[in-house]
Amino acid sequence: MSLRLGLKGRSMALKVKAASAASEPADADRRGRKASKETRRQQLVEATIDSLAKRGYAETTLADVADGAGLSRGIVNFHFESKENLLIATLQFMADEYATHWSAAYDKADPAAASRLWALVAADFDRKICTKRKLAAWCAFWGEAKSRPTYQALCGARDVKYQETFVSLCAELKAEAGYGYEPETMALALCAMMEGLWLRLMMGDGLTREKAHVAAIQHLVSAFPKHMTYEGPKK
Amino acid sequence: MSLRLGLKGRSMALKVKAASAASEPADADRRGRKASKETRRQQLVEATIDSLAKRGYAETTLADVADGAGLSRGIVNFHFESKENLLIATLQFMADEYATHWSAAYDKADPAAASRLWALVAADFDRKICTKRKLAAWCAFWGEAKSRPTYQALCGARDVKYQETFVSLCAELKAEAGYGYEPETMALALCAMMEGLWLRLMMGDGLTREKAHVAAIQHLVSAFPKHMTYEGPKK
DNA sequence: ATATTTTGAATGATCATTCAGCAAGTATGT
DNA sequence: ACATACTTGCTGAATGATCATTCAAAATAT
Repeated sequence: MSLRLGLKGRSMALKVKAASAASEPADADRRGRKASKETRRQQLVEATIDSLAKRGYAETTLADVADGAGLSRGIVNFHFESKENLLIATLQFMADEYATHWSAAYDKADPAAASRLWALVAADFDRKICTKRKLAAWCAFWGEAKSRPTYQALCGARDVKYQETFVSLCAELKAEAGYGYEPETMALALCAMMEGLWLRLMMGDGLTREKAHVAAIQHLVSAFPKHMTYEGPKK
Repeated sequence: MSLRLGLKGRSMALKVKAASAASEPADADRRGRKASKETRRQQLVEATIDSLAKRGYAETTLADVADGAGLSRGIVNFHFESKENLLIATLQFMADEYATHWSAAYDKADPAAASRLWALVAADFDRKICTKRKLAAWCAFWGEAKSRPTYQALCGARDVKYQETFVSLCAELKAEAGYGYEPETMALALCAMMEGLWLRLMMGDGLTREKAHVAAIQHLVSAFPKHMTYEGPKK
């Protein structure tokens, strides 16, 4: 089976490298033959996000990811066992990054509920998170999530804690000022609006991060008039 | 070229038919050999929506669509030239259906701006439009839209008129009652929220159409307190 | 020397597309 | 009526392209 004598493999070791990788001149390793397993995995995950953003989920191939990372064809199956694993690791990475980001914003904010709510909304439109590149990648996963329990679980896990936090904050504000809504409903509307704004940001049009953020703020102001102004939380 | 003399084709005309088609005893045509071209195209579009909903964009194959329609493998390329065309026709169909639906709701509503706005929001959560099946299909296209100008154009065309309508209505309400927002921003927030609610409906969880609709209504009430109540538009 | 990482050609699976032929319908002639 | 040719919708096996995956050999590190 599959007689396969070298005799050929020889030849071209031309190292036409230099190809793409229009980024990182490296932190330390990156380029060299050795690069800690974790570093290489991270590099491949980043290339995957690029590919998802540029070509979409359906058109993302391992060859494209490998090229994007400036590495060879077999590399993904060496570091991640399969394409599926690579995609899961990519989604996992984005979910972790997102969770870390909003938690930090929450912790750093003034502990008043109004301030925290304001901070969470601002975090969603932060340049670190809210990049066309990353929004496109999120959207690619959303598109497949319905038919893939694994994706759904990862996207869902992101939401559960996040939305619970919103519900608590809305409940606090309601207790403070006696607004006439259900906290769950209000939190749902808020979170849904931010996701919808992300979707539209991704779609292109003329929408900018700033305009989207203003729309979200306007919602805060109209929903919590006793706590919010266009310039920030009251008090 | 392709020298290709019969000599072989002969043989097996066994007609193992009877296979699938576990459905429609037919309205009139459907099953029979004849069925107006338009009917058959429609049937294939429906099967495509099913497949998108069940297996996602990336896993939707022509074989799956053909099986779903209870027809043979080559059928799609006969009626639509290519897979791409089938998908475009499917998106086109959904976009048309959506536009027709909300326009009708708009026209039928009481001409007061508040009533029309209420009607448009209600239309988005109507059982005719807001099905898990269709939401999943929309979402599948959204996921690919960033990298496909054609899809983007079709999704975008849907939005332009729709959002302009919202802007006008918001402007009217502002003129009537002197709310302190920009109509464009408010319309954006509203439309984005409804899309976000669709996204979440599709994702499953415990969210129901009714709960989503209530969340949207709550937004209307808090944004237009002088015009809206939880039960409907005032006046 | 041994172990680890990387390469890239070969393999095999999946799938869109093609197309020769079949069958149902229609038109025309007798 | 029946036979004939012609049109059109449909079928399903064959074709070829794309791509994930494998793995022997090569490069590099320890």
